[in-house]
Amino acid sequence: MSARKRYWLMKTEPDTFSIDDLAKVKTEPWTGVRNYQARNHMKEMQVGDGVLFYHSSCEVPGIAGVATVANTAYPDPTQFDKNSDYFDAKSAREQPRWEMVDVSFDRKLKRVIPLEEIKAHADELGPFALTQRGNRLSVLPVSAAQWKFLLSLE
DNA sequence: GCCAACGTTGGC
DNA sequence: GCCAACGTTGGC
Repeated sequence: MSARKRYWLMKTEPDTFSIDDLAKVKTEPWTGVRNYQARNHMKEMQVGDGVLFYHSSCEVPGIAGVATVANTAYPDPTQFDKNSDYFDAKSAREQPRWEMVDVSFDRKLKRVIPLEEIKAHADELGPFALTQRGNRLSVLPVSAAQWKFLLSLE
């Protein structure tokens, strides 16, 4: 018995890694998350979970595509790599601090669903981590109803 | 580039 | 354990 499919939203800066990049590489290890809450969400992920691929810090921030969780969480190798920007001297190999999943390309949306538009539907969406005041989480949960509604905006 | 929000660090 | 200082995120 597998757990019921769940849904998530993952942020990325398109200048660094966009939905088009994911389409090219097909599957990408989601390295570099250094926030405990975001990490905890990744540890909860199951293979096949749905991911809204969100572009942040760009001209039109918003949902740009759909992806799928490709495997359960495993230690992020960049935390042990001294040459990596994500190196964490305080993380021990015997007890890695940071974990991550791989994310597989599903599809690019016909248009980006802008954050501005998402905010305008606050009533339909209900409580949503993406639009909560001051939110900066890069990996956050989405309910089945929110998933369905957001994709209906496409 | 600005700045609000928020997480982390480190002195005490 | 408190909290000021600092760094980062991310919209605008």
